Amino acid sequence: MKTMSTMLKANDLAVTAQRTAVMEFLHGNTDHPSVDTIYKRVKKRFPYISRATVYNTVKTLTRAGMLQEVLVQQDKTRVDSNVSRHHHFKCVRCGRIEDVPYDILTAKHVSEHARGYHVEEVRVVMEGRCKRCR
Amino acid sequence: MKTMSTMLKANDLAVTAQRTAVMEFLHGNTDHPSVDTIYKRVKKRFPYISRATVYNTVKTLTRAGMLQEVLVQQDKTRVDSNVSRHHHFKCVRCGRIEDVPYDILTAKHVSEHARGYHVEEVRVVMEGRCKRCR
DNA sequence: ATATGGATTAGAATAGTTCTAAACTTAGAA
DNA sequence: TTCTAAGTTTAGAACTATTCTAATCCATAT
Ligand SMILES: [Mn+2]
Ligand SMILES: [Mn+2]
Ligand SMILES: [Zn+2]
Ligand SMILES: [Zn+2]
Repeated sequence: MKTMSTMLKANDLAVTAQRTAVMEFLHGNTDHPSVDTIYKRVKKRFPYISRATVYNTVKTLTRAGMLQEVLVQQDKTRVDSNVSRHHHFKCVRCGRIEDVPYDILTAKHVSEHARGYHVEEVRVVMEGRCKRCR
Repeated sequence: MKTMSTMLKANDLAVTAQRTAVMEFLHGNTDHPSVDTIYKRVKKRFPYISRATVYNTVKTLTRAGMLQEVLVQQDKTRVDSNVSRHHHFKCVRCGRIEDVPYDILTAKHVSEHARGYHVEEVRVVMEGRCKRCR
């Protein structure tokens, strides 16, 4: 298992306390938190961190392939530490966003059914009630 | 074929010059224009219209089922005069948004492949190059 | 014609995000 | 070790999309 600093170095990125703190908060987090949520949580342990740093860090780590940004209907950007290809389920009641396996709708399925389009990416957002909200 | 004023009246909405102008611009338009695009275009013929009116009109007509609002990754709200169920294709080059038939991914398909989720809505955005951009 | 409730308007306010430029690390060279 | 240069952080300003406000206007019913 790679450490935070190993991953940063592999991408020619300086290892800073702020980046490490953001990554540690995100590590294993499946909640798809917003930038503001990350900012507030990291600020507890790191009171002088700036919101701009969280935005910068998310952008930098996304470009490096260490994070993903997820956007769903009428919501702010959510940060996803799961960088594998997958879709999302949004609970219409509590707003929770969950991962859904990619093979529910693959590019292959689309190619078979959508002749005429040259599809490079497919993004699916499903909506309904999550387990907790039913 | 219903006229603009017939549709407005059927929803207990006053027939105003602004609403008529917005609807006429949107009628048959398959471009998914933004509110600002609608505003600028309608303003040419109706110089005193306010941006707030376009926002109000879009919201009102959406609630009445006469329009749909579409949001795709990192983009502003687009207005869709096609209120049938369908998905979207976004050209990564020119930004153009096209309609894609709903049956590429129906709720049925999802239900079969996504056991455990109670899906009420499915939204698919595909990305690639449109005909013009290839 | 008149009244009244809804519609329109300009601009202020808000939310999310990006930009700016000065101050401060980090990492590598000397 | 120092030193340096490039990259990073920071607070706040700026920006963009959208909603709110409250005064004015006007569409419709009487
Ligand atoms: Mn995810
Ligand atoms: Mn459409
Ligand atoms: Zn829920
Ligand atoms: Zn195109």
